[in-house]
Amino acid sequence: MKPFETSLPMVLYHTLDAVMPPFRAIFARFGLTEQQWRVLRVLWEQDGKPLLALAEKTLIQPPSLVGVVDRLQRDGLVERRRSRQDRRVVRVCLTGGGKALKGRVTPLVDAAYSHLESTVSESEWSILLATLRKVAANAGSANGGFGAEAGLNMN
Amino acid sequence: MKPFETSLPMVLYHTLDAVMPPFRAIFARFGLTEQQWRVLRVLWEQDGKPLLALAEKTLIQPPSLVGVVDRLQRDGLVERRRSRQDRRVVRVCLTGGGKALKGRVTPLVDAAYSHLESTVSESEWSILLATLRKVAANAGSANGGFGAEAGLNMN
DNA sequence: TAATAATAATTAAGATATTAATTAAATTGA
DNA sequence: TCAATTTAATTAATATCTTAATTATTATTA
Repeated sequence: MKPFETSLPMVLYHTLDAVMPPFRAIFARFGLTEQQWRVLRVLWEQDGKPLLALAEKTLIQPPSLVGVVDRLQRDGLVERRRSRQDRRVVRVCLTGGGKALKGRVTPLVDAAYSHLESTVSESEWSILLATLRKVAANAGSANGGFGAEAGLNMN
Repeated sequence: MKPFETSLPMVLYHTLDAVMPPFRAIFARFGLTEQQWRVLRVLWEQDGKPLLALAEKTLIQPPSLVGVVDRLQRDGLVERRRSRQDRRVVRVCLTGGGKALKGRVTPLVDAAYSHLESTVSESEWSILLATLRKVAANAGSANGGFGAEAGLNMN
């Protein structure tokens, strides 16, 4: 039985638990959840994204994203628009209110992020991100042969 | 507006999304969720832990842990025992069935973890874990001054 | 000792995660 | 053309997360 608290998944969870609360406190000031902010954050860069594309960018799975968009719509920050080229596609578009939040939230989030970056040196930071991406890439592609063994679909 | 997909939180989420599915596939073979496994994993090392201590070790907040333990109890894998020294304390204890799972689940999880470790070199791996802990420690203690500003309780 | 404060566990309420199934629209191929 | 396959979005069911409030017990202190 391998170590537990020092395992990569637990350390990743622990890091997120330490890192996210300040950001969530900012989001909460504007009545936003973390996931709602992620959606807005992506739409502020490219408005009108199809829901599936939004799911990829935000790392929120489509079934969850449906609810997140529902509540953003309920709060008047986005609206759904059916694509006319492909009527299966729903594009998520910012409202005026949704656009207006950008300028108020972004400075606070950027400041919090700058502080987060300052927790380690620049080189440690860039190596950290690079190594994480390497782990994700190698774990995702191969899956250790456990994917097929466990009946995962890899189409 | 700082980069988004390459931000540390998003990279952490992305890494977990890439890393966890093979493990969850193993847990699912035994009718376990990831959180249920975490609880068992801790109890296999030290049985009868108080709920709060269990919450710390598993990184599952107490309100969530109550439900996780409820379902483990429903499935006959653990039971609750009130401490007699301090009747506020509930100790979570493995049943025979809960103990029996250890030998069947652990080898599969250890094998999957070994593969995960193989995604990067040993030195990259240890630097990765050390840097993550450093980020968590520094972000957790200072909170960038955003804690107080945002009304977080730091008692 | 009685009132107060602190602690462990739980409940409450809303939001999100996870996996499988479903619906509607578009695409493909015989 | 039309049945069979894909694809985008959604629904369904269960589990978990997040924050705040409650309950039951202990510990403190005036």
